[in-house]
Amino acid sequence: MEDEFGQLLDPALETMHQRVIIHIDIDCFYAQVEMLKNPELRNQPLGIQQKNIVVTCNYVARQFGLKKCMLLAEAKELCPSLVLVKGEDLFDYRQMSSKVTSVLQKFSPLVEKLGLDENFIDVTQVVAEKLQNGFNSGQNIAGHVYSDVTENCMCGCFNRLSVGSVIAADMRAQIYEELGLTCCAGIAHNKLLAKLVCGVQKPNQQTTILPCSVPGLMAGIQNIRKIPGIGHRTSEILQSLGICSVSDLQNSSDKSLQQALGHDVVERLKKLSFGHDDSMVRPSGKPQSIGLEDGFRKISLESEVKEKCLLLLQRLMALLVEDGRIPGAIRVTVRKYNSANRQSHRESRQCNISPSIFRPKITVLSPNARQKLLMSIMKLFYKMVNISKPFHLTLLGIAFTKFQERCSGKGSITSFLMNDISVQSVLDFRNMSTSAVEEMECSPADNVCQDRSGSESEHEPSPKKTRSDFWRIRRKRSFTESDVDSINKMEVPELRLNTGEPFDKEVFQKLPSVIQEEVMESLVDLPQLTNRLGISESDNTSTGVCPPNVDPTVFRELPSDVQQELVQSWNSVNKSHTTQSPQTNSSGRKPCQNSILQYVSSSSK
DNA sequence: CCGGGCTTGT
DNA sequence: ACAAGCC
Repeated sequence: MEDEFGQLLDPALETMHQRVIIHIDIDCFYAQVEMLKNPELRNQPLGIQQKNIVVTCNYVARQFGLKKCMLLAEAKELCPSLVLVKGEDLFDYRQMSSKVTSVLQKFSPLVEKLGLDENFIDVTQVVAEKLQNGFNSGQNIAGHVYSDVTENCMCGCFNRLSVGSVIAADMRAQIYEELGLTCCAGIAHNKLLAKLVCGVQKPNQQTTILPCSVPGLMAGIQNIRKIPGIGHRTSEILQSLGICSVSDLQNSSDKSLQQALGHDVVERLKKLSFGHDDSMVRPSGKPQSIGLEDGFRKISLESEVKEKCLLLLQRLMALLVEDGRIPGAIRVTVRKYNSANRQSHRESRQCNISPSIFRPKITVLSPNARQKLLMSIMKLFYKMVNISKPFHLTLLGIAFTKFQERCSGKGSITSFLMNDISVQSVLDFRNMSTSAVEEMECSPADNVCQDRSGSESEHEPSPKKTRSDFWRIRRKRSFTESDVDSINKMEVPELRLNTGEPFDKEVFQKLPSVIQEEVMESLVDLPQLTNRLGISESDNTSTGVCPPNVDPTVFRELPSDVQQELVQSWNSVNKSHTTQSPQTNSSGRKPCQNSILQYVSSSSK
């Protein structure tokens, strides 16, 4: 509308309002969960406390003037009768949150979580179907309408949004009936507006905005910081450049702004300031990482660190088990005390871990496995904190990441092959020593590229001998130099690719005893697996597509996608072993998550 | 001790 | 790996 003709080319998304987006926000989520757990809290001013902060409170408490994220003392002063419930353990909230999401997913598969208490739902398709089936909202919008409807948009969005408002009302009713939670909803043609308008009428209500009211809504925003996407830092930068109001941002054409935030960011923010947002609702799925952290006054002893980590680890395992997936990496986060830089500056390090730690089942960690994880954790910790000098931490966190695609439960055969035990344990070994094996750490792409000219045999260590973690050599030196040297890289592929047995005995015996132990330990579940897979003597009767290392009978029973993956993983290994060109295998579809395949292919022949 | 998680972009 | 964003 306010766009010029020339800009109409710019995808008509914003002038056509084709989508219908609903934003659902549970009212004071933590407080509602606590009130469900203990109904006596309903009529009292309730605050949810995390450490020194009242992170949210019920509406009774809000009448005293309490706001979100108030300091404990401040809240107590406003409301001496405030009842406090600790909310540091998010378990119940997380659980309720996923119930909410489940309810919403019954309406549309396009549900995106934002934190624990908010969801975006793209109901465009649902609305279209309803309209096609002759559903008539009677032009009535359920709940509130933002401002006045001054004009009738030609694109038909009024109809769509009114149907959307009915769906939103239905969603809220179901959330209340099934879970006992009240919430707000915002209905609009994009995510930004849906979220902004959601909060217009506050508890337990919903609001729809029509395109004609958008300029009014945006102009009504006093603080630029209120626009989702403009956080603390960005608003500071904007303010320092004299951009304080929404209209300031709309009219900004500053060059210093571009250089401060980058061209793309500025363009995005400017569009936001007009209420334009073409970002999609991205179905959330499972989280990319699962972690826990704990803040405290002070930790300055190594033993305290270990203690804390073990506690975190134990709690984390419960979450991991619940999730069901197996992580491929672990990350440790610290916050060092810093009086000057009070802004929580965090530091983190991560490393890959052997999935075999979690075998045969991911249920409970064996004491041994726990020790191993703690070792990894501490190694990461030492990278950040030099414990030979005094230190002062105010936070410790542990998180698991890099989850395997298809794992545990059904069909982790591929992951078994990909993360072959013997190879994996060598990978672990690599982590504990600085030696020729270390360059496996560099990315597959690096390996391939650098090998391009050099060709065969000795895969040269990458020139960038990056962080020479000297502590790694000094500390935790469980292997001798000869141990390290005895692991000839050429033996690794042998170990893996010998199809007669899980691995070659002679090669195995040459390994350091520590490694042998680990391999043996990881083999606990191997008999079943080898039987099931029928990994046996060169059964090389090439039966169609079935890889020779897999029993054809078993193979045929597998889901086709698993079959495909097996073929691919076999091909990539086999090709690299028999032919040459490391290139070919890296170009294979499935990029191996494990750089070992790259390593194997580039170092062997 | 501005909480405790999580995601995304550089 | 980190900064910044979201709740």
